[in-house]
Amino acid sequence: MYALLDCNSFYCSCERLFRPDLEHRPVVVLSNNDGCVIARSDEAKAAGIGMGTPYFQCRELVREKDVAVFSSNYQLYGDLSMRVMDTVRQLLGPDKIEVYSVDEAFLDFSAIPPDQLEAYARNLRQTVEQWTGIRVSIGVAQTKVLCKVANRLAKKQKAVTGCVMVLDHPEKTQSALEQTEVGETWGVGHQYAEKLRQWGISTAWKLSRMPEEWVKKNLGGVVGQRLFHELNGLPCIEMKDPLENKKMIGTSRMFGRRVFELKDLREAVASYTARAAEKLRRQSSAASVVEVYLVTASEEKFTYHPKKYSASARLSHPSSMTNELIAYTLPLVEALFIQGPRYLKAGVNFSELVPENSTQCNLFETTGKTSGSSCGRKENKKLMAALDNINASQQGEMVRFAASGLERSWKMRQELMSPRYTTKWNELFEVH
DNA sequence: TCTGGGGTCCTAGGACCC
DNA sequence: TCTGGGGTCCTAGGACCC
Repeated sequence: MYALLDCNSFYCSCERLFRPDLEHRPVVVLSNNDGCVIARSDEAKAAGIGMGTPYFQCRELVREKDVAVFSSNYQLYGDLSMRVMDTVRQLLGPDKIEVYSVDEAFLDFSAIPPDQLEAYARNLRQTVEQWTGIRVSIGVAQTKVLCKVANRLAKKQKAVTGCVMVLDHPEKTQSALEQTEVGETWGVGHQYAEKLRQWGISTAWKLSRMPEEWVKKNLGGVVGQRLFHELNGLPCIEMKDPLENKKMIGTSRMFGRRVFELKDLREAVASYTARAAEKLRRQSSAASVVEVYLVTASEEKFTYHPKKYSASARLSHPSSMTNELIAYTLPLVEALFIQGPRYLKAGVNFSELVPENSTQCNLFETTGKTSGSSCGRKENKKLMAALDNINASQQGEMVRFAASGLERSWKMRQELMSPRYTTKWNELFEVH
């Protein structure tokens, strides 16, 4: 058996943790640039604020219902997420947890006796709340997809379930699937949901009763087939190895104001390159290919039709050094840039990642941009390590490349940010 | 005026090979 | 009129997730 542990309205719960006065007030958290609503407390949902609604569209409602609004504070959420995951690790064992996202983890419950599943899950839920202050819901079932179903209902019917649902009998599973709209099923997005509804398949239960071949043919081949088996209690999606590295690493941002100039784009791309390179080094990878893309606003008025332009380059040897990577990404921005359109966003992607220590130097290349022996890269590596160290301990871009600019007026807006209570000395929670 | 960021996996189709 | 069969590799793009 598996379990899915999911924090309730995670970002809102984090904001409330240090603001008990918000306990019964509606709370929402906005995306970067204070663009859309990406997290809502139950009260905010009840007030009619939809997921993903642009902030400017619900300002009225926010005022009317006295909603507390926050910019996203990822340092705070990241730190509290770690506390939750560590708690679970401590109770269940380090190899029994797969952290799936900042607020979710799949748990391996195979060692727990069938008659104790429910009690175990309830105890776990209770302990996490007690130790971290974060409320979680737990769904237990034979497969990951069924855990998702269980978890969703556990949360939706809090009063009845106490945030825990165990699907350990076929009748329970059937009933849960019947209560799950097909579009709410994990793995069924907008497109498939629409298609399925046209066929009269309205619930997860109906989908699970279709012929396997039909599902395979109409729901993306093997992906659909897997979903079908999972719905029928046959596990196809295993626990993932936590040590697995990412295959692609990127950084992108919408701009905080109107951008037309090459100078701003260069600075932004240099910044994103630096940020993505940091992520590369954190998992000890080096990139073989870099891609830069720019997104422009469309010419058509009143509609939102962004257009993406991208260009890529292969490195002479895989690298994770910020200065080397910037030397590839900046020429790409320059090649892509055209005078005229307004730019909304830029991004950098690194792919074909290889382990950092296995990278080969290019035999025909001179010793590189910095002085020194053996590819001239040892010093460079030390420099990057020092840079990462300083920036990690200071929680920000304390030291950065000049190419990323000084003024940086294109940076995103975050006007409603709460203090980083748990990770910054000068923003600690104070008791008077 | 104002719409996020970071990923994964899979398929189709073209180019190329013998 | 009639034009093979089997395979690999790569890329672009679709669909999904939180």
